[in-house]
Order: sequence, then C-alpha cells, then structure tokens
Amino acid sequence: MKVLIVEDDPLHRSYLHEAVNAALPECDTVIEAENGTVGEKLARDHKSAHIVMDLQMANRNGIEAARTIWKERPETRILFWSNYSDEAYVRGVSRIVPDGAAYGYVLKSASDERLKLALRSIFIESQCVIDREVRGLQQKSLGQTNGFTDSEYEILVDIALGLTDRAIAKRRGLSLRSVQNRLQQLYDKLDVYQSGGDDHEDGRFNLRARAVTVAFLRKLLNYSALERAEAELQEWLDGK
Amino acid sequence: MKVLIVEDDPLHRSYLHEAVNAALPECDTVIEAENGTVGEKLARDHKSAHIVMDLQMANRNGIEAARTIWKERPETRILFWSNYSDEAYVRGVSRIVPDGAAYGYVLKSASDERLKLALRSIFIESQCVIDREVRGLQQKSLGQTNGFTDSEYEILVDIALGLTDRAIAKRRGLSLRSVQNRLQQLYDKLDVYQSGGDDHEDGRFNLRARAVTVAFLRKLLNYSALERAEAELQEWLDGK
DNA sequence: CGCCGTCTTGCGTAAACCCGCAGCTTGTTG
DNA sequence: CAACAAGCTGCGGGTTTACGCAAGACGGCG
Repeated sequence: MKVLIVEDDPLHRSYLHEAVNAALPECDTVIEAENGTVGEKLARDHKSAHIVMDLQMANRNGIEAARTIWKERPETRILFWSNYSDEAYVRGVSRIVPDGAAYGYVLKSASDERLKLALRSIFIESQCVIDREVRGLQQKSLGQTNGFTDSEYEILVDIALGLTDRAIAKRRGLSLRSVQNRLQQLYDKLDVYQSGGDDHEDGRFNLRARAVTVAFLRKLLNYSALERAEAELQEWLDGK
Repeated sequence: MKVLIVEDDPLHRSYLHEAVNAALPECDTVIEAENGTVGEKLARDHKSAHIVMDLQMANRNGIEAARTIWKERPETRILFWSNYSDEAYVRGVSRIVPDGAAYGYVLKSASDERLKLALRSIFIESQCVIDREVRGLQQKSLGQTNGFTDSEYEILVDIALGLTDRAIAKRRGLSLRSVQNRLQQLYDKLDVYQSGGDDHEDGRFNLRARAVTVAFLRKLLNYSALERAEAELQEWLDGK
C-alpha cells in the first residue's frame, strides 16, 4: 500500500508522515509532495496510492488538485486535512467529490488518535470520515434552514467576482429581473439590512458590496473560492 | 532573558521553542501562548519578555495582539513570523509599529539559519529585520509607483466594507464628489477596466465590486484586514 | 382537473453610481 | 509673486441597482 502526502508546510508534512507510519503498518511507501501541482503529477505516477491532502496551499490549492485527480481516477481515496472548516471549503469539497467515493475531512486541530482513526477508516475500510464540526456545517448548508441554495450561492459568487446584473443574466441564461430577484433573496438571507434599518437612514450600505463582505466574514467565501471562481470566469469569458 | 511565543499551531510552536533555545542560550525562560488573547495576558504578566508572534491566528490575530501590547509597552521587541507576505499584512504591521521600536518580519518558509539570525538581531542587537520578500512589498507600497496611497487604501477598505458613497463621505469628512474622485483613482490603479474595454462591451464589470475582488486576488486585502476594518466600522457606527 | 407555492419575466420608478467639466483652495517651486 | 500640480467641490446627465406590482410557467397534490 502506498500513501501520497500533499502538504505545504514541512513541519506538518513530516508530522503526517509519522502519523501514517504509525497508523498504517501495512503501508510500505510514503511519498511527499509540497504543493498541488507536484501532488497531481505524483498521483498520476502512483496510481494505487491513497492521498492525504492539505486544502490551503500557495501554489495550487487542494481542491483544484483533488478535482483533477478525481477526474482521472474517481475511486481514489482522499483524506483532506485542513486548518479550517470554512463553509467555502466544505462546499468546495462536496462539489467535487465523485459519487460513492470514499473521502475524509479532518481538521488539523484534531488529536493524533482521531487522525489515525480516520486514516484507517478511509484507506482500509473505505469509509467516509467527516469531522464533527465540518459535518455540522455540511448539514446546515444542505438543509434549507439558514442554508444557501445552490442558485443563491451561485449568484453570490457572481457578484463577488464583480459582474453586473446584465453579465450575470447572460452567463446564467436568465433575464435581468430574475437575477435581481435572486439578489434580493440573497440580501435577505445574509441580513444585509442590519444596523440602521430602524432609526436614521444615514449609515446605509451598498447592498451588493455589503453582501460580499458579510459572506466573507461568515466564511461563506474565502480566498480559495474566489480564486477558483475567477478562473472559471476567465474561462467563460474566453469561450466568448 | 525571557521569550514569549504566541502561535496557534502546536507543531510550529514547539519548533519555535527549539529554535529559540538554540539561537539564544542567554534565554532562561520560554513561555507559550496558543492565541492572541492569551498572548496579551502573558505579555502583561512578563513585562520584560521579547515576543515571537504568529500573524494568522483564529482567536485573536497577531496584529490585534501586537497593537495592544505595543500600546501598553512600546519598547517591546516583537518578531512576526508568518506564512504569508500579503500586502494586507505588511501594511497592517507597519501601521501599528511604534516609532523606533525594534521588530522583525520573517516568513515561515525561511531557513532555520535565517530564523535564528533574526532572533539574535532583534532580541540582542535591537535591530529591525525584515524578510527580503516582505521588504520588497513594503518599498513598493510606500513608493508611489504602482503602490497605493493611504487615502486610496482607505477608500478601498470602505467600499470593501460595503459602505455607500454617502456614508464614506460622512465618515471621512469629504464631499460626495471627492469620494467618487478617489474611487475613480482607485479603479484606475486596480486596472478594473480590463478584458472587454476594447472590443464588445457585453462583459462589463460592476466597478465597485470588481475593485474589491481584484484587491483580494492581489492580496491587498485579506480576511484579517477585513475583520479589523469591520470592527473599526462598528465602533464608528456606535459612536454615532 | 383545479388549487397553490415557487420561479421567471416585464414594466416602471426612485435611488445610487460613474464620470466629464469647471471653478476653488492649497502647497510647492522657480 | 507667478506658475503649476494636486486635491476638493458642485453641476449635470447617462447608466446601473433595488424593488414593488402583476402576469405567466411549471410542478406537486388532493
């Protein structure tokens, strides 16, 4: 059995290496990659390897890497090991996981024990292991209560990218008015009207910009999500 | 001599601990804090301590902590040890460093040797040590070429927060038109008109929102900067 | 089938935004 | 002091947003 570790930080990398050795005596080779690009390449070279992947990496982030890896080989087992449980990450991951694939999401703050258990569950037993905290987010976001529809999330990303209503309409194949409807829906859910709605109206917000900020502060968006969305946008722009 | 380590990540924390021991034999006590809040408290308790501080921490980030520490004791020597050299961080740090204070900014990717040298230079020799990469940013941002004025940065933050032109005018004591002037200036510098300015005009951007996005992608803004700005905004809103 | 909720679309309006033009106040420089 | 650059401000107008109102379209359900 082979395990591929994809992780930015040398300290974390060697920690992972040890953890893998301790948790999986049946594993005979451990390979390391220090960014997403190298990770993809090594995954291609070692087709049987299971993967432990950091999400936040400078060169090419974990979600990107995982997507191309899964595209080539959907049955690959990947354990995401991340510092954060931003909804943006969680959403990003669940968007790309293939049907029936075994994967995991464990926070770096988890104990050694938890990490080892997760390693064994996923790589040996093919079971999904999602950190409790992450799991909570996932359910809240999928359940309609307090969560965001895909269409709402989509339009959030679009205004975060800085598109006009018209451009969004064109991109998503909607009328102008429909786009604006979704925006209102979004504004409602993000509670953008806060602080100033009742008394004097002088401190009002620019709803569009405020929505993006609030989403950022709530970790619905983060840098990595923006980066991905921007790449998709450019692709679309080039494709006419 | 005492050294206080303020760092989120247990692995990094113990690495730092060792590095301090190795670089500073004259140091007899090393104290550790796992977030900014605790760091502030321990800094108060151990007034003579030099500090090594991580910037990105979940609970209370390094810039906040450093600010209150320096407010109480401006001669404290602080070495910032960070994963990133986002302009937002660099700007945030240089905004709060007291006149004549000795401080340092070293990236986590630096070698052991570099870290040790920095520790000695700052804590023993009272010299400022700024990582080469960070230094580059600093100069570019202070020099007018390609850099952003304080007023431009200020208005960038304001629209990122989602304020209306009118609200910004009130907050900064300007006329509406002046605010809009600065905005145009900002749009120019951020090169927001890209892609579509020449040929067909269908893929246009909402300049205001686009500016924020571009700033994010260029790391002029990041989560921590937004968080701080939001706190200041709330303060201002409360103060009428 | 008819009723109902959700989603889409068009029309219309008030507000906000982007920005060219031009007059003023400053600080700087020869 | 004259000249000039840089920033602030008001005016005016074209465009984009935010959103109420109301008329279809579609799917589920009794």
